[in-house]
Amino acid sequence: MPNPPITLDRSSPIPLYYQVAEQIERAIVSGDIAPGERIENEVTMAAGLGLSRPTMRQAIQVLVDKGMLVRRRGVGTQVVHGKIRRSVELTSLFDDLSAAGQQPRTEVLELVRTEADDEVAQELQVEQGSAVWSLRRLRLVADKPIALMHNYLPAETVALEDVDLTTTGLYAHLRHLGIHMSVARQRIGARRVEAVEARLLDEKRGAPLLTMQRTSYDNSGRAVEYGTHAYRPEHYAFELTLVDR
Amino acid sequence: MPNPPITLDRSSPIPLYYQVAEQIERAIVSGDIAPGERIENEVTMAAGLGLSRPTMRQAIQVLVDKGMLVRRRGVGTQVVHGKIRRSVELTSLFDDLSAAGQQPRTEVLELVRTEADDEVAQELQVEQGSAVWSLRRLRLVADKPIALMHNYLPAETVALEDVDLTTTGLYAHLRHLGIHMSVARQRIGARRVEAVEARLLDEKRGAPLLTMQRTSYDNSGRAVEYGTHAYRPEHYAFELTLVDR
DNA sequence: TAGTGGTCTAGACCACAAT
DNA sequence: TTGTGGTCTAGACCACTAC
Repeated sequence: MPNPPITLDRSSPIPLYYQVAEQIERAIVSGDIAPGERIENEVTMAAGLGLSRPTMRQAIQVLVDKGMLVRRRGVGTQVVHGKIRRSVELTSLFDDLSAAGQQPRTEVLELVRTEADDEVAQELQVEQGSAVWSLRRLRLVADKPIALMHNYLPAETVALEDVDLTTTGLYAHLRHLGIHMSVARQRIGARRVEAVEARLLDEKRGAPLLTMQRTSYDNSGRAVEYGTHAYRPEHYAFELTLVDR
Repeated sequence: MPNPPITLDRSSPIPLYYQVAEQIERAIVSGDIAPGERIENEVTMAAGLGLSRPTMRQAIQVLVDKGMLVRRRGVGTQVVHGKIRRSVELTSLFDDLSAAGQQPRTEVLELVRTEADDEVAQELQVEQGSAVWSLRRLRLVADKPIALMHNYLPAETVALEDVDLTTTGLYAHLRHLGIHMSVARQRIGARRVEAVEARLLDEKRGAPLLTMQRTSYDNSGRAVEYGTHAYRPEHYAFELTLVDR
């Protein structure tokens, strides 16, 4: 019955359940709790920490949602085997790479105000022909191109005039504008590279590309970004964790 | 303040929060609650249904996790815009396609007991050289091949001798054996088709393929399946919904 | 039978947004 | 100031698993 020493700071603005979840996660990642091992039961842990059981459950739920713990009624809560991989999250590629310790570089190929065509209007839930930004960027890591990104944003909602998008990620800029992304719907596929892309991405004719289309919604449910992106599969893949609900 | 009529059956074994979530979801999908519209606040809804607030919150949380609702403190809970797509879930391709109304067909190309090599042993957390099933299948829809699937399963844990995998999905069989999948970790990429694959999948030389590697874990945290799959991108793509946590 | 997680109640106080 | 969701308490009863 392993029980990592957990400390609580009740004066902190960080929720108690989150403090607990973080410390259990650290114990799992560091190996203090081995894969397959059972952790203490909810009631005992709650009592030991001076927490109510619902709060303790909420802490554990965080890690269940991350795919690190599994619960079985009548049995207990165990650590899932296998290495924990960083999963796809609601961030931009720039943030993704930065977090992975890489140093991404960005070339802005195009940034223009244009009119929404049928597809874009549909995805962004705006009138066809209304003003949208069209943003094309090339993402490089260690001077190797890895992705070609094309984003559309409603010009009404988002100001992109005075931003240096070579140093700032798009999502970081949106956060700066007070726009908080809550939901994204993605479609991941593959296709052959086109001639123009091949030149930009330093790929050969007919090479396979990994593609991703995404529409993102802010915390009021409005669509704020639609993008179609292409990745070099030798240099990028999507990792995800699915959890049974 | 739209409020779909919700009925509760307290004698049902289905949890109350789930009954509520289902009925709100139906109201959203059917359009009774429009995208962007706010639903009633938690406290009022709970009172109206004779539920406690935590139970009402749990119901709403289900739909937030599905990316259908967004909550904002001080504001309320709103319906997310855009069409709701069926997302990648913890099921097999067979189940996926069946649910989508298709009628998948399966050809078993190979089913043999063999020894785990380095990679497979690593993924399944078994000793190198221990007995594993190697299962190769071709999935077809409307007589068109759409995916080539190669799975490995620990022979100790899983009985595959007397199954007709042409009519039963792998995951369906595992459920039948009392194995409940809880977590899966996936990696999605792309590459060129190989010669043998091209013949089986009816693709041209050098065509792009969408690839997926997956390790699945049951509710005790053990790895029970490792698979490397290849999909024809013209006929299949992965859809997913991400939610900010 | 004992121990575990799953569900549910009936409140409380707080932080944040809109007015 | 008012209304909203976010967090937290201190219990209760039940369903399932393992022994």
